[in-house]
Amino acid sequence: MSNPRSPSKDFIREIIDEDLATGKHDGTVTRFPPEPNGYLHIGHAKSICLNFGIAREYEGRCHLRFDDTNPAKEDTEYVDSIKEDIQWLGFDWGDHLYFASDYFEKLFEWAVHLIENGKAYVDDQSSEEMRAGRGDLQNPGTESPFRDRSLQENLDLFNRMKAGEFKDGEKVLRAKIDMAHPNLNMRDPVIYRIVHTEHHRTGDTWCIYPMYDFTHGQSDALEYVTHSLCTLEFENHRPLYEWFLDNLPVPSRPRQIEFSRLNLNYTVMSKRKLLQLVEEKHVSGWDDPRMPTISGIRRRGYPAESIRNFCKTIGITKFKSTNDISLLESSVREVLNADAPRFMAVLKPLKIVITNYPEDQVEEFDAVINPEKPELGTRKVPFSRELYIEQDDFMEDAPKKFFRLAPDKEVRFRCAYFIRCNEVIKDEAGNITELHCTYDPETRGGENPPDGRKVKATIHWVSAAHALKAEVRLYDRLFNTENPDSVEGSFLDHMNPDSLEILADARLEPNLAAVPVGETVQFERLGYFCVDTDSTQEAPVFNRTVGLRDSWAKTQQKG
RNA sequence: AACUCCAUGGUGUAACGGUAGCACAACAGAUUUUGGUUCUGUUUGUCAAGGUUCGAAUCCUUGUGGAGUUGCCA
Repeated sequence: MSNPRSPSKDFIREIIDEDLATGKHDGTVTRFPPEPNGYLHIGHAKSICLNFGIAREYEGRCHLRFDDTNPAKEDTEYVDSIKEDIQWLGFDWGDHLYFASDYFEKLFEWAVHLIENGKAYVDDQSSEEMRAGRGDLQNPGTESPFRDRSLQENLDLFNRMKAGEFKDGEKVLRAKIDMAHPNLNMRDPVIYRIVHTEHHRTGDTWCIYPMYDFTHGQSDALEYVTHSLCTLEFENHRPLYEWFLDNLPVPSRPRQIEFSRLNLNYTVMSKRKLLQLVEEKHVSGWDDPRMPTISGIRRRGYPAESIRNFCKTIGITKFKSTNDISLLESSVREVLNADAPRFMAVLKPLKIVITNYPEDQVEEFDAVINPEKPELGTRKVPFSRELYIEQDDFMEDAPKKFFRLAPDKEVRFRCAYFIRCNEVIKDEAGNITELHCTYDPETRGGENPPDGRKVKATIHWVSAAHALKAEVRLYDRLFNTENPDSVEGSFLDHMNPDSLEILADARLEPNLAAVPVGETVQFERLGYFCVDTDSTQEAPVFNRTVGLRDSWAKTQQKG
């Protein structure tokens, strides 16, 4: 019972629906075409979710094709990381792994085809001369003095280019289109250049390499891609994409459709800037948990599902928008709230002594693993005379709205007892060193006492003797300006100096020892945290994935 | 003042000539053994001006604003 026009399909899916309805295509083939010259970031995730998502929905297929036409920049290291990232996101190209370099032979033939049809020529001009001859946005270009070489001479020269007789930059092959075309891409674009550099797959077989424009559409056609989805900046290339399909004996007719790339506030997304952050050591690497790379996001503890949901939420349009990072974080919290097991952890410990609790006694309390999933049951948490609580959960001079522990005030220790603070112990300098408290045995398990007494807060705690010591890394946005891309001066001047805070003395509930690397859990009342790759059994390291929504912090800020 | 594209609350995104809806954010309240979650409510919008039409966010015209493009990068 499918609605002929189910609500809120994006414009690309509407085009596909129509192509299927009119019989233009009887199946749908998309492709994700990264250049293996860097790590994937969340912007790529949008494209991956679109292309692989469409293939899944339409029961078609999505090819993974590496656009490896520039040997100077590319490396197999990146091929591997890109594959890993796509799989982590939950997508699969099946048998359809391709490389543009697989088509070098065919593309060469097609270049010869153009020459033979008088539609391409070898140009001896330098790149400076070519630039001068191209004209500009207001003025038409001028034709190259080599534009009207004979067919034979062009063929001969092109073959000698291939044979390695010329140095880099000495000659190029150009399509012969129109030097006065209003679209600069159509002013006799270069389609082959000489590059004497080893290619990561073809080695030194070639010393001439096709340009992106001469590769992409033809590769799509060779793979019978029906819809070639790319970002807006290729809009001006579409006429050229189509010109090659029109002028070459290609086996199919793909259609290029452009959509808007993903932008997030408070972050940079360009490969160049990301690379700079890594190379100048502003971050620890491509997988630094503050990076918008897929590997960074993964290490940070964002679930793949939340990235997929986020991409669904932001939609596909041609409007150049900037999304709120809070929307991403909300997707992350939504998934984690449902899935993450709860534990207690104290980030900044303050010692508590329960003076009326027997010295050697230890009790184990049952604590719910996840209130969203009661079927998961409970875990045991040890309680004893000496405990740690969060420094932020105690105030000596508490304002009225502060519900947590304060002198002569009572709170619930989660799943344990009502605890009253009786005495604040300080050192000579006046710093609070510990709190002396008493517990109410009638509130075992955290139950309300028979006298009907209520408390306004429940706080988390960890038994001092049983606690695991750990390092916890708190992350914040890398930039403190909304749009670090369009800022006067360098984007680096707007980095957030507090984007990483390391807490070396956190104390964890002992159950946390069993959490494997990469898994994200909730530290109750604090946020979601995952075990970092740096973590060892002896020295656990947790990353804060994202904090919980904190309405107390807001109240505090308002004063 | 070239060519191409874009314009809906604070941020995104729907509405395909017929009630401007949803999410995030913000604010208020209820629930709560997480100041979490959940629930309820509130605030805020069709870039402008004309035209077509019974009726326009939607179609037409003009204007305004923004983006991309002058690589032998992709």
